[in-house]
Amino acid sequence: MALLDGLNKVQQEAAAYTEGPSMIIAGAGSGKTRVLTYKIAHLIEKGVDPFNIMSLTFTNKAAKEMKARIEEIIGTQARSVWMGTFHSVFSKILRIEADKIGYPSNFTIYDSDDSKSIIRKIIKEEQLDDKTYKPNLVLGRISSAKNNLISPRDYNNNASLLSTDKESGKGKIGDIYTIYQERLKRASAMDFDDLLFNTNVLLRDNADVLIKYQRRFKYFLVDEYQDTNHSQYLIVKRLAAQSENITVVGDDAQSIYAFRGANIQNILNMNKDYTNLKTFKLEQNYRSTQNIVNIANSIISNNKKQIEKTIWTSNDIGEKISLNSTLSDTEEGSLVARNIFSIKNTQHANNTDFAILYRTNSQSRSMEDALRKMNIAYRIYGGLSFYSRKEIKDLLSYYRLVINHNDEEAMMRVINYPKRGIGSTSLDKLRIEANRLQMSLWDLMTNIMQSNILAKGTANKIYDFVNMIRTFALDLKKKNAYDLANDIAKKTGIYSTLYAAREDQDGIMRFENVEELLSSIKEFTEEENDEADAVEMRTLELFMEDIALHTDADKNNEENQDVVTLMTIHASKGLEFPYVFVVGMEENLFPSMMSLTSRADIEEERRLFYVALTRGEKQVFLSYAGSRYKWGNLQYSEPSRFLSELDSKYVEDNTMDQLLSYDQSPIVRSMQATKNKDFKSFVSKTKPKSKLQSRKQVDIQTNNKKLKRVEKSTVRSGVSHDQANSIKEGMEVFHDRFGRGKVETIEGPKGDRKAIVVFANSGTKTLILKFAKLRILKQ
DNA sequence: GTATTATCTAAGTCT
DNA sequence: TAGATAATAC
Repeated sequence: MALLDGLNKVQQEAAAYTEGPSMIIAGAGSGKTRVLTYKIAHLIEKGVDPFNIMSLTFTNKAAKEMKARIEEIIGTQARSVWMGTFHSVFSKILRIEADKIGYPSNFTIYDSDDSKSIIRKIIKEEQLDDKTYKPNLVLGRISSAKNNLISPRDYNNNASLLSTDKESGKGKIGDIYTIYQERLKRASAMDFDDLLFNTNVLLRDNADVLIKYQRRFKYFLVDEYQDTNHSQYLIVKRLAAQSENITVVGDDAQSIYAFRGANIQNILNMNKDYTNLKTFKLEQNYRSTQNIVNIANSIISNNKKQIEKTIWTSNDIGEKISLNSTLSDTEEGSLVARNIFSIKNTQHANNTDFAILYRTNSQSRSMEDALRKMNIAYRIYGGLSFYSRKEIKDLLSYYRLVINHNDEEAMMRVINYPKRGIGSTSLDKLRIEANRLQMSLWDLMTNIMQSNILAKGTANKIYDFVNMIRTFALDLKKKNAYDLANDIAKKTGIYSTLYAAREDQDGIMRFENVEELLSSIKEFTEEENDEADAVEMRTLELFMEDIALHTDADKNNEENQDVVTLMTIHASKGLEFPYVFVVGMEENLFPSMMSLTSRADIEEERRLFYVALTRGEKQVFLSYAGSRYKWGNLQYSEPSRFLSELDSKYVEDNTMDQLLSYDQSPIVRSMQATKNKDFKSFVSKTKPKSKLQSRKQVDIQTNNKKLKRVEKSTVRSGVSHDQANSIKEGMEVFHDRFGRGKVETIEGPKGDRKAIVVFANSGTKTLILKFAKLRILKQ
């Protein structure tokens, strides 16, 4: 048992329980990865062949890290364990067994952009209104059908689905689904959901294949089980039916992927599926301070449905949760950056000790700007990823087309890029003909010279293109990934086109991106093969398989750079940081506007907030902004309802001081004077839980309301826009309270411009010009 | 068939 | 605001 010595009692029991089904309910920070790691190591030490173990994780990075840790414990045999995400592990199996489900093994994996583009085309072809049939919405319907293993035929036979669609005026979704699936098939492509759907089909319809993998895999471990969907659930259930050696690990409180079909019932129903299920609860949190654990508990207790458990910690009490407010998103950014800067100095912390977490990717912008101004290095995970840039997609599309000629999305992207004189008129003709003959564009094009759809000249150009792609394909098995990739970049003319277009900053960047892609392929080519892959040359096909399911979260911080982490809360799941900033704590943003209509959605948002809080080890900072830019428009916002759920015992509320520091107008000051009056009238309308809590809460809310009132009235009676707009950088100005100062910079759109003013005696202040009655002293 | 200009719409989270 | 698409001119 020496191996498991480093674990606490429950952890040990969970790790040592190897035979039969078990479920580990693991609270945030309770060491579940540790338990999983040691359980696998323990299995192998016990004599189980690593070849017989399948471990499914949420990200490929998690799998990689776990593998490395097991290797540290028991050596290189760990490499033979099959580890990865559902999507990556089963796409591997699908390639091996492709012929059983009527696919070629070189099928392409379509990402959501590809899927969306097909849906758009279908909507257009079917002459449906794209305002009624929004691609995202249609795709969401199709995706959830697939995750529940409903085929197009099932869909069109399902009265309840059809009537739901009809009632919402979208009766054609079933038809779109049918056509969509035909197009994917014709392109030899699968979308993300197909990888799971088709695995189910494979295992359901081919008893021999099912038995083969049941014999191969004797032990199954599934991490983040609360985030599996029905399709994933069934795959595991089928494969584990023979051995029943299945371990699932999860935390219902951290279920945040219902929107993509995750079904919390999977975890709640485990004991129905496996009557001899053994359940372990990891309740001790090793990650966070008492304050953080307590506040997280207080938040999650607002949710109705939960598995009973008590998360506790023996760590220090720690700092209180810091609650902050600013007038705008820009200022929120600089507040965060300033805080990071000062903690770095006072606590001798590194950049890597900090994470800034937000609800939506678009919020990264203001944080980025602020960090850059303060010269703090950062790295954004997610968002517009490298692989979704145009120039990268173009080149990758060539690779895709060379590997799978039927890949129509790739084909349409590159057939006339660089320009070959094959325009949209010809392509439309080809597409219509291909649809009529139910054949792929490629098949039609290979016969182009025999048909008379196109003029001779155009046909010739297409013939040349087809030949070029064929020539590249001859090298797929002969050349390594880099050599072929490089060949394609050069011979197609992409490389030279981008080289020639380095006129501006954007052009230079595009060229550099392509170079970066090529060098990453080079790196890939030189890496060692994973044990689970056959020992063979690192080909372009392997590279493309690798990146199809590779997400930003999988990217390692290879150079071990000292950077602040910026990511969505979703992406932060499973991670931890000493200092965590959760920004944009505003109604309609977090919780998201889309979630407000249903209780279940709000509860998911709340779990998301729980996840955010529990990422913190030492201290958590929450902030909200009174206004924020959305699509280039300024929008005003209210503090998030979640803030009113915080138990004030654990909160240090800075919002009052912060709001008052912006009092540039007499009206705000008069507001201060009448504070108590307003406060009382507000309190009488609320039924506080506890005095302390309500007090803080009321402060936040009344402040915000007053602020809005003030803004409205000042806009009307205060400085006119003309006058506010006449203030320019470099001017000397006078402020009633701050005195004399010089305008450093001016930013923001007309009507909402802000000035950073350096005052002689009051320091540097950011002022909203339409409120701040600045007098111009010197032009 | 291609270049230029006007107009639209998007960002909710992810494999 | 910015990128994508449609409309228009060449």
